[in-house]
Amino acid sequence: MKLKSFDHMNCSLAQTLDVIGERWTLLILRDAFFGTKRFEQFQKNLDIARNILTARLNRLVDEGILAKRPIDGGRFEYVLTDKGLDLQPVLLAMTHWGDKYKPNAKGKRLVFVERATGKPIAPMAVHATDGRVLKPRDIKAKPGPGLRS
Amino acid sequence: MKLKSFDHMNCSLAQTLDVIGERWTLLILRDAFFGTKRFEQFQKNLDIARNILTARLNRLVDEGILAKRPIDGGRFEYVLTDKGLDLQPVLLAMTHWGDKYKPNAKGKRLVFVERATGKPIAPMAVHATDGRVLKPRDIKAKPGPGLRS
DNA sequence: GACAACAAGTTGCATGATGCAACTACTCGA
DNA sequence: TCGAGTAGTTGCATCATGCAACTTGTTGTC
Repeated sequence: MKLKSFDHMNCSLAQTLDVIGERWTLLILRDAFFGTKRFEQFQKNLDIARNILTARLNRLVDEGILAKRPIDGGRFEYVLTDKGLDLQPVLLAMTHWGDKYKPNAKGKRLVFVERATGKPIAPMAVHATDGRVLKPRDIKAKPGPGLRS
Repeated sequence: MKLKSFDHMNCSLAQTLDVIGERWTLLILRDAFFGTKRFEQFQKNLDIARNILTARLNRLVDEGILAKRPIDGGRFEYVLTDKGLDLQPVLLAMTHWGDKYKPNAKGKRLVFVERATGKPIAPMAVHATDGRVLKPRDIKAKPGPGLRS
């Protein structure tokens, strides 16, 4: 029986999951952020099944998250688009949660820093528009115009 | 054949995905943030298969993300723990990406506001420690002490 | 032109995940 | 005792995942 799609849900989270929720997708995107571009390199770094990698890359290209560019010799490279780059907060939020709750005994596995200053970035958090960090109990959800349909 | 686990990967993103990457998990957590607590309510709101809901709730309880509390009449409620609340940046980052790239023609489906002021929260973004918003090209990953193993 | 290596898939199949509908067991109120 | 509500459990069908082998195209060397 078919997987139940989330596509019908009028929910931005569900819409996002429909695109990036398949197994391996976020790990492929992680590697794309690290600079991986070639099919074979993704396959080796991740130790992923070739048919699954093909399917995921095609889906990401179809969704405009990666661009598939031909290079010499009938080869291709897969490069993040702006739409793909905008997933960075998602990846970093998950990474920071994993750092805190699934830590390595020796410390952080990766430190993300600002190129210009070398200083670590701030932990991913929810902010007020004036920059203050907000806690979950400080936040509430209100229906927007897009909720009525 | 067995799914390939991500648990062996020395990567915080992979560790997080191993916990919350299964189908429906983030949607269950979304509803928990909205105040859903009871099995039957999750089941109806999400239209999820009962066996899958059971399995996901049990996993979330095992991971300490939800707490299962008995209430009167042999019933239970499932409540977010601090560990679960700390997933809010993940959910909001995905929601904001969905708002931008999978928009509803009528506008945002939900608006998240600060309780005290009623003002919308800032879009989820990566920040420097001084509060400046950083772009992906401003950020780089460096190996941390936990990467050697 | 033949061959080998590399790259990027594709194919057929086995196994586990998902989802359905029906079912079970417990609690409570009438 | 019965019915409704709650929280699962069960058996099964279908699809997702993953494996290993395979195909096709390109390039460089001989």
